[in-house]
Parts: sequence; structure tokens; C-alpha cells
Amino acid sequence: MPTDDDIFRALADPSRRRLLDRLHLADGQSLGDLCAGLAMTRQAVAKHLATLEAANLVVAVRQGREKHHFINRVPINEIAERWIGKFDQPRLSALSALKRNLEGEEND
Amino acid sequence: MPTDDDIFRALADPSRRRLLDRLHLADGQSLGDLCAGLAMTRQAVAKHLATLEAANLVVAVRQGREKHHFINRVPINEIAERWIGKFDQPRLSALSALKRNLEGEEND
DNA sequence: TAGATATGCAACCATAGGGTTGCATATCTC
DNA sequence: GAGATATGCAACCCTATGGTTGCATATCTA
Repeated sequence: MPTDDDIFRALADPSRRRLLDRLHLADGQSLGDLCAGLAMTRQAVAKHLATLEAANLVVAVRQGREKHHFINRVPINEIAERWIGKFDQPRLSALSALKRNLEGEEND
Repeated sequence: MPTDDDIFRALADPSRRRLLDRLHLADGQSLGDLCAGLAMTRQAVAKHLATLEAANLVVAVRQGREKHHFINRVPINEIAERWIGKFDQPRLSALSALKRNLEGEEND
């Protein structure tokens, strides 16, 4: 079971985000497909995909000699709900109270 | 203007996420406040806060000899909308089409 | 002003991690 | 079976970066 850390770290790298973008455009691409046009070795891409798999952001299915990769939206949604939603809810009461407090002190 | 990369990278570190959690519990804390109970030097915490500031996830206000830190929800919401929302929309048509395609080949 | 408190800055260290090269393995096709 | 294609594995390199120590600076208070 991947941790939050696995997911955040996997998302931290721009190359991996680009790979997810590519899979978003066309899901189920093979390693070779995903390498096309990237200034990177196949092995580098494979490593990135392994990281994404470890974070469960990508699910891979071996098909003969090819390996096809699919986006898994579940972890991203979990992160969005469990983590980003937390900061999203407008707890403006406490926030603005503190800010007002500070601003008051500043202007006095 | 912080880039997506700044934000994702800032969020990638568990210590920094814990700092954001702390600020979420009590916004406007000083460096010293945020250091309390952490197995880390004050300088390390200061570095993390600098990274969060660079990503505009935290806004700091100097107040006498203290520096108070506030969460900024804007970047997180932008990320959530621009990036996570993208994967959230159920583009199941293309996905399941490709999956069906693969499964079909597999079972044949 | 002197000392205490709160933070800033810089050099340094060690590890993690992105990337490469080289070779091994598995699958398809002729 | 032989060669071509697609991927896996391992060692290695180099930089980014999380963390430290040491000292400087600024602010508050007695």
C-alpha cells in the first residue's frame, strides 16, 4: 500500500508528471511509446514508470513483450480529498482572526 | 511567480507537509513555535519554510524579532484545479476502450 | 547599554535520486 | 532456430538537497 509520501514524491518530478500527462492523452501506452520524443534514455523512463507504479499512480499490464501503462486516478483523488481538501475548507475564522490580530499590532 | 514544479517539489517533503499541517492547526506561528518538538535544527526548519515561501504556499510576516508564517491556500487550490481535476474528470470512454481492447487481445 | 532572545547566513557533509552505459532476458517473426 | 524487437537488471556518475555546525545580525528588556 503506497503511502502519501510515495505519491507526493512520485508527483514531485516533472518528467513523471509529463508521463502522466501523456498517459492522460492516450492511456495504455507501452514503454517504447512513452519514450518517443523524450530527451531521456528508455531506462530512465522505465525508472520513472516504476516509481509511478510504486505510488500506484500507474498500473502496468504485460502483454507479450510489451508492457502497457494505465493511469490510476484513485491515489490522486485520495490525496486531493484527504490533503488538499483539508486546506480548501475556508477556516477563515481562525485565519483572519490571527491576521487581524497581527495587522492590529502592526498599525498601532 | 512560483511554477508548478516549485509547488510540487515543496509538497514532496514530509517535513514540509508536517509544517503545513502545523500551520493548519494554528496559523501565524513563528519559527520558534514551529520548531517546538521537532527532531530538527531551527536552521533546517527555516530552510523548509523558505522553500514553502518560494512556492508561495506560506506567506511570512516579520513582526519585531519574530517572523510569523501563514498558509496560502491559493497555490494548492490552483494545483488541485489545474492538475488533479484534470485526472478527476471521468474520461472513461478512452480508458475503457483501450482496456477492452487489451483484454480482448488477452483473452483471444 | 548589556544580555537575552529570535532569526539570518554560509560553509560543509552525506545521502537520495535522476540519468547513463552495458549486458541479460523474453517475445515475436521469418 | 536466428535475428530483431521490447523490456529488465545492475553498476556507476553526478548533482540536488535535507541536515548540520558556527557565527552574524537584529530586536527586545532589564
